Amino acid sequence: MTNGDPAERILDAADELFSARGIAGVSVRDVAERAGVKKASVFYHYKSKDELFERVLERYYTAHARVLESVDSGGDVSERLHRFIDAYLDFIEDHHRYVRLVQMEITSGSAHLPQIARGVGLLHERVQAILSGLVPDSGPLAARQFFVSFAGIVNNYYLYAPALSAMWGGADPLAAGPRRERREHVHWIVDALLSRLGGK
Amino acid sequence: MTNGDPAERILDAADELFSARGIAGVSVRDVAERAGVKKASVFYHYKSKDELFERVLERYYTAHARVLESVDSGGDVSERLHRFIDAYLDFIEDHHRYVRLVQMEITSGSAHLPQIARGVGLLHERVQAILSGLVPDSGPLAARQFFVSFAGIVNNYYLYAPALSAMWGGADPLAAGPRRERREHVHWIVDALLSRLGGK
DNA sequence: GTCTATATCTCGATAGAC
DNA sequence: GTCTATCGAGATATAGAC
Repeated sequence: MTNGDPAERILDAADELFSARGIAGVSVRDVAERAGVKKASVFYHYKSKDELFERVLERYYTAHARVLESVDSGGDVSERLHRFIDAYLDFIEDHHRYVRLVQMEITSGSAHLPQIARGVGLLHERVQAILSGLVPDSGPLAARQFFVSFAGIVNNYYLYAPALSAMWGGADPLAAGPRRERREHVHWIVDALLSRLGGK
Repeated sequence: MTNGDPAERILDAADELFSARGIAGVSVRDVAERAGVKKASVFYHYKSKDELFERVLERYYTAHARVLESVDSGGDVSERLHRFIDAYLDFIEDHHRYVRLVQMEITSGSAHLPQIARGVGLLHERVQAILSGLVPDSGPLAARQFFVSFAGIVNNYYLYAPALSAMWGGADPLAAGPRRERREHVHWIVDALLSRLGGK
């Protein structure tokens, strides 16, 4: 971690550490060490630990929004939903740490919750738009219920990975093979749900 | 928080604070204040912050195991699965904080992961036992995949609650009405999956 | 068992030399 | 822009009176 623009290196280091141990579990000194600079340099580039964290979040938010925009929105409900979920899976496979970061901040009652809720809200709107013709506006089959379920099914695999690895005899759930298997499982579930909803 | 055995009060205070802000986000002073004792008394009853946390986890683990044992295991796959999920939902409605605590520690790469994996393992074994006759031993439809999915569907609602509240116009997702609705949704999904698996 | 007082450390953040 | 040095606050943990 000694190549490239120092400000960028610090951001990368903060990203890795925050998403591994949470904001409260990481000191600015830790970040500096990993970035290969001294602590005071971190404060030169980012005026506080808090701002540093916000910049980490912001970078993810931008990447996330860009991916969502690029998803083709043609076809029937099933095609759109599968494509949307594939795009999201692609995104988190490229950005493992994003899911952990967001989950950790939501779970720990972060002060940055409004900023985080923007990202969650983007996904929710998409799911709502895709399912709008197929499900009621309220009640147990409303789009928002399915949104939470899809998010749980997809995210939980990545969040539980450290615990699953121990349970599955040490195999890495994040290796290419298991990840592909998980993706198939998710699509199978989506088909099962759409089928019962009468969408296809 | 000034009634009962002091050691118990300290444990309760630690439970509430750790599960709300994470272990690193809480100081022993915070715990002492909430328990209505002085900081040194916390160290008298528990020799370190770390031991205090382990005792909090242990108490949940015991309660969790007791609930799992009490679930009736008769009937067909569908009955058993619905009953199992209801029992788990009952448990986390009574122990909201447990889910947050476990998730936070898994996500943040806790040093206590082995202890936590025990609780996850208990659930996994149950799901595996219930589904064993209905799904293959490996691949995208293996029981372990469904275990992760069920866990995600159920847990995620409680974990995302703070962010959902903001998105749903301020309504509390943990109030009795929304919780009942969520439970219906979960059972609907279980039926959809069993139906496609050919279980009923 | 609970307290006050304190030792020791590490934190976030700043000052100022280079 | 990056460093050394340091500040003041707050952290974990302990000593010892009561």
